[in-house]
Amino acid sequence: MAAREQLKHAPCPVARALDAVGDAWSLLIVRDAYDGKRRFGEFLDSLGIARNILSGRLRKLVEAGILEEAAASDGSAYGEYRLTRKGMDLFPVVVGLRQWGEKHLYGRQERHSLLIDEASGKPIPRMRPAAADGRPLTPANTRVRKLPDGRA
Amino acid sequence: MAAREQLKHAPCPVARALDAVGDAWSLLIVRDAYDGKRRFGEFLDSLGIARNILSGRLRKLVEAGILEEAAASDGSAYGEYRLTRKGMDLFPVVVGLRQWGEKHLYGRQERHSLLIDEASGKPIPRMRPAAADGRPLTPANTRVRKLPDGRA
DNA sequence: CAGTATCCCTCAAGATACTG
DNA sequence: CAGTATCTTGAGGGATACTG
Repeated sequence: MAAREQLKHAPCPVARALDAVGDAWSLLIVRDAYDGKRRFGEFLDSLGIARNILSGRLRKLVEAGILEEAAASDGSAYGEYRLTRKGMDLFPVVVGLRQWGEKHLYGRQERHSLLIDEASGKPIPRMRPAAADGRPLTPANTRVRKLPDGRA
Repeated sequence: MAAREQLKHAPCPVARALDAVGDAWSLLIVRDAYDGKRRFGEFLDSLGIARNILSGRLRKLVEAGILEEAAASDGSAYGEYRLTRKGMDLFPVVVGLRQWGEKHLYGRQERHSLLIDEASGKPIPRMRPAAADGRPLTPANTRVRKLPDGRA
């Protein structure tokens, strides 16, 4: 894990972010948390993940400050996992994945779940990087400015 | 890999997207491609990844339609890997990861690379999910509408 | 119900050597 | 230079049994 180990301290925020949440389960747990899920069993049922793996992922997400453990809101003897601000801030990433998936990963007559704006009841618009004046930003009109010393 | 295998056919686009690009290396390769890298050796040097792993990831990305192989633009005997439209469309995801990383993964005096709008020379604004009327959308005011038959 | 503890298997990952 | 081929290690992942 030589190369992967460097990610944690990379000068590129994309690399550091992927070190933290660059696996499928973590972001699916976060997705479920957006959907209101907070209990171990809820994640277990929803994801079909093995218990020990879920346990490890939850711990890792708590250590990363993406989830936090809190006393149960209902009468349960057990706690629950809640999103922190840091976890909430992953929302654009999950929305980006969702919209990319919607566009490219489904057949013509294949149905998929939809993210709905509760105020309007309608699917949310496509999210695109844009300049302050509204110009769409793409890989073609943007550029990574590297650090004085280092790499991308 | 029972659960992971279901992701490919999940009704949730987030799950399908993560099945395709839910690992660190794939998105880092895409990031490098945005940065203009196209050759095997360029990715190899940039990522510090093992050759066999890079080889496998490139093949997987080509099979997924995210990259495509093309004749070299310079005189090289070897081909190069270029982003497809589908690969370009991952830009919002990478930007989302970048901006989350910038905000949460660096210490106060720690420097990181920046994504610059070439037209203005300035860092690009934070990308946020928004309704058609501009209202910010968050997990709190959105909701996943499930399929008639199925799960989230 | 929410985990922990085991066992087992596969694949990711790295290192290195080799080939067109 | 761009891969392929091996080999080894370790982590990811699943199934199941167990415990407070």
